[in-house]
Amino acid sequence: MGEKFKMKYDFTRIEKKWQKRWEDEKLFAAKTGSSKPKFYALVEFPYPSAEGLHVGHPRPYTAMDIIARKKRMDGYNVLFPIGFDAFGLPTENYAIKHKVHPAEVTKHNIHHFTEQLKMLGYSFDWDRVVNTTDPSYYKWTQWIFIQLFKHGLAYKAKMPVNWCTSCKCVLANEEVVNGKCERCGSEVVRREKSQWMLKITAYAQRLIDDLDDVDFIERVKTQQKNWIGRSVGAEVDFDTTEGDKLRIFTTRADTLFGVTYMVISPEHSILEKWAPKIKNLEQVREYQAASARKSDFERTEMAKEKTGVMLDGVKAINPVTGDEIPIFISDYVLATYGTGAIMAVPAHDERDWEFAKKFGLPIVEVVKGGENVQEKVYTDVETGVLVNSGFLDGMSVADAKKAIVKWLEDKGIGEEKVNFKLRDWVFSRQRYWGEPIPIVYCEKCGYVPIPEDQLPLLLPDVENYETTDNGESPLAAMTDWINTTCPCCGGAAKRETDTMPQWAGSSWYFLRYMDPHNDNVLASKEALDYWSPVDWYNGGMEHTTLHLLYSRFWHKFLYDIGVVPTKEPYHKRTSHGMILGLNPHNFENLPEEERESLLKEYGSEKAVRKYLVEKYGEMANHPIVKMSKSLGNVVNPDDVVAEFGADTLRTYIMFLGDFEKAAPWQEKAVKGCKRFLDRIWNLSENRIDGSEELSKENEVSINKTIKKVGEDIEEMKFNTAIAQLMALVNEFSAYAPSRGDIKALLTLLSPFAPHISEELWEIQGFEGYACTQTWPKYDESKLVEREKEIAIQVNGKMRATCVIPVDADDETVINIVKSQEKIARALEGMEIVKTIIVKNKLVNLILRPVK
RNA sequence: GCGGGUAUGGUGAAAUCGGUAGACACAAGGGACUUAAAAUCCCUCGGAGAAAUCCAUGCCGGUUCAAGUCCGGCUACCCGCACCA
Repeated sequence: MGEKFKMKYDFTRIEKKWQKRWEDEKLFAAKTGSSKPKFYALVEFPYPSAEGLHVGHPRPYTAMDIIARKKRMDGYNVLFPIGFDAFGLPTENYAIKHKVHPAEVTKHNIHHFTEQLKMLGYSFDWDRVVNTTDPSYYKWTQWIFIQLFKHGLAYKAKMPVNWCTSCKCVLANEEVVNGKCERCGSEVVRREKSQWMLKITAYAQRLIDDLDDVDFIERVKTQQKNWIGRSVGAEVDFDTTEGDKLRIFTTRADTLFGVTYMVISPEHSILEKWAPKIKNLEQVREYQAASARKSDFERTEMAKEKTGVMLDGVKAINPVTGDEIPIFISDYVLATYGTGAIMAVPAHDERDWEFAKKFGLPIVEVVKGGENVQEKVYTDVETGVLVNSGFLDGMSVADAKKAIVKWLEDKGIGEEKVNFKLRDWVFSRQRYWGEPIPIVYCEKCGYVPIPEDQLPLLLPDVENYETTDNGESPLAAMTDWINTTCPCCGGAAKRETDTMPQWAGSSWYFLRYMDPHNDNVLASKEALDYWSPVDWYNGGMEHTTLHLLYSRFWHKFLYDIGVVPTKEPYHKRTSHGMILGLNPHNFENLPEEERESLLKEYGSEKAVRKYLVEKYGEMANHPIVKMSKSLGNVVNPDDVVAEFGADTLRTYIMFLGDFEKAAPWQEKAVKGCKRFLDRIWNLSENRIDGSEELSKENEVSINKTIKKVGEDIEEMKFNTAIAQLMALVNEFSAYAPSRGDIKALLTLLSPFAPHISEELWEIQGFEGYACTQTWPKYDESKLVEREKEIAIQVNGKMRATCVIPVDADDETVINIVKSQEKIARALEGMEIVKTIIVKNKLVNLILRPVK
């Protein structure tokens, strides 16, 4: 005993040891119904890809792990679960390529992910893991779909949809990015298809309104609001020479007197009705066909130049002026927004103005305030005054809007109307690896949900997972599975062969965590009441208008039918920045040798940069880029853990920058965090005896650290929390820490670097675990030193510093200041006009020469 | 075009209320230990200057005793949406 010897900081052994202990002891199991206050911390569950964990994953996971661990230390009963969002295309594509069942691939990938997550020491409750592809899970996904169907929120409709030419599958609007498929980047075209739709639009208003009640970071709220895109306007009926009414939506009903033509979208249904009357039908048909052929991408590309065809044979009548006005079809009017038809006011709408200029249509000014409307469109709604508008003349735009709506309503030809950009959610996918939609089609009864006691509707085995070229799911080839009987009339019926999109399972998974093994309900009322809502949910910005919006919608529906107790699923939502990599093709990042040799070859840095751009493209100009396989700059967490340990990886990934911002992974900088942990190891690898009180020398620093680290965790300022811990450890080299000092340090360190903290905790012989300690309270009176260095300014410029007793009175401070040599010199021949004293911080003397 | 954000050393970044700009790290340079290397420890480290001092938080103005921080006007870059009537 008492013999001291050096033990290496063997992180590999230590980390395995403590991971096993935590799991064996079920230290992080959440207890439903505990009398402690509850705290539900959530991270977005991963898609278990074949590649395994990416360094992007540990950033949000470590952050929430730190928060979960801190909350436990604050006395909360914490639920911090994990699971796998395992349906989806990559697995299916892998299965096709390697001829294995997607379920096998999934099982394998989940196993790999689980090992990797455990290797990082996260305090997940491993008894609550969910897997969206597990029939006992997707049973409830299907159950929710049936409830949506029963409430009229799931319906089948033939409509133009986004069709990915490579995935051979429809996409939701949210999955189309710049006219390309969000997943594979291939071209997206329009196709008419009969699809299952979810009526998210029914919740548009509430999805906006209820954002007021939640604590989401502002950019998430604004992004969702913009996506839902509420606008208030009016719908107006225009009479036509054919007798049919043409209904339009406008936000500028005040400009009705300025309407000189109308435009309807090429897909507008009234065209079929009018076809016999249209003299230039051939031309119209041609235009319709041309715009159907265009992909979304082309359509936006073409936006520069307006196109269209005037209908020959049908005209509309302006309801206020009585003028006959022409009707055009043009693809600048979208079939899916408003009524698919507009009134055109070229004087006061940019698009209408461009169109009118191109087709030589009259431009009539009805709002005064801009320049000549023949030369320039005038769209200002703040300052304009109505003219040429009969009873509206002289009114402001705002007043005129109200007056015209009242007039329309009195006449019965229009009314106020709110419109949203949000569209209903296209919910079917022509793919194998998804939840089967639990619906059968019967000639007699129509679409009928399968009885709930027959759930889950299992995904059958098929021979071929590939989608057919005519756009049908692989399930369509399973005749024995497709043919079934109608649950309603018992007659012959056919099963739905499309499956649900990736977003289905993730729309409610956080509820299942509350009660993951329940066979009777998706989660018990007791569990839902106890754990709802999620207190803190962190995830990527890329899910703001996808998963986050979808799951809010489902949750609101479940609230309406009495399944869940809260209107909103998540109380707080935060978001992390991406981990980027260094671009190996950028000049600054070239290996020194290569840079030298290129410099020799090309003469100047400028020339080398030019060469790099020619060779690798424009991207070579960016030193920091997204990690990608093709650039070879992907960092694998396994390698980092093997070389430095999980605690170092965790510490570094939290230290590398502002959590909300994108940050580059810098291989070399990882070492700094390893050194920090090494230093702590060296300080306490041997038992320190003595009292468990803080030492006098270190108590101020430690109290400051308790305060700073605690507050920083709450605000997700992990980088400065770690910096503070580093500073504390640096101070320990001036005053060797006491037993109590080390105890405090290990407690504060444990959320960040839990394994080393436990090992040293054990070596020191403290009771229990570091991670089950109560988070220490700081002593307000011990936050300040007895003396303080303050700044001395003369005429607002920094001139010197001096040390004063803390809270010294003004006179004492001034005397000390004046006694400084430098200040005394500055005072010669000068008089003090004014003295500004900021307590314990600074003194500013305003001087002027003595006359 | 609309909406949101960012700009600070060679690099990643700090800086509650306006109050000593660059904490904490990385890299670099120097030194100690070592036969040597690694590791570790110590010192220097925004720029100019011998020093006094001056200049420095994207640019131009303003407010103030004092501005990275507040106000007005720009510029560049990033993200989201984009013919939404």
